[in-house]
Amino acid sequence: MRLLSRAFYERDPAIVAHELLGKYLVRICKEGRMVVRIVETEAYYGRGDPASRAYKRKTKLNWPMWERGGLAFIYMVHGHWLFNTTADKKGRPGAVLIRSGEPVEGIELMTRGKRTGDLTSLTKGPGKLTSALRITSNLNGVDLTKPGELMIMGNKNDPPFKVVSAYRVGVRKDLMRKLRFYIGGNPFVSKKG
DNA sequence: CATATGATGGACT
DNA sequence: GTCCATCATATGG
Repeated sequence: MRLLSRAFYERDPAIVAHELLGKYLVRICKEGRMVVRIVETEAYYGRGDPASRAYKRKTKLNWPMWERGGLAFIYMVHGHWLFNTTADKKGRPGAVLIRSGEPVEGIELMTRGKRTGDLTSLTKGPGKLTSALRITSNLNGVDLTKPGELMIMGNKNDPPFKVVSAYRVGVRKDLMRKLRFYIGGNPFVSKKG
């Protein structure tokens, strides 16, 4: 597996969201190493996208959206941390929300401290994913293209899959565009539609 | 300081 | 489908 390039992230957020499917999110912390396969994503823009965290002004938390592509952008909503990668070039706000993953490695560590032993309820949904992977705002802004605590990697010969697009989940004001992408038939996708 | 907000999740009808 | 606990942040007094 190899890290994704800066150029991979510095494209239109919808393209990045689409192509992040099937890639691997790698989390290294004190207790060990965890890997999930990304199965569900959503694209967000800046001005012009009322659902985006970059719709209004830049703050001390949402600043990564204006930065280079390939940085972590982590925001709290309803008591849950949500993990995004930034997309598009510096100065053009964009992000891709990682909504769900399929556990690949470090499952025991993800389960530790959780009530349920049910595998699908571990990483199915953006809040549950960050909880399992111990992702909080102290990782906001880290570079995902370099070796570190948080990385996204890909293989040359990953098996093909069917991509489904849909409207984004949970947003009050969505755009008239299907900006959510997921791997068809994957049991770890949070919602159908 | 007070309060509104939300890219959620879980319990319930 | 509905209801609501959650909590860091933004914003206004």
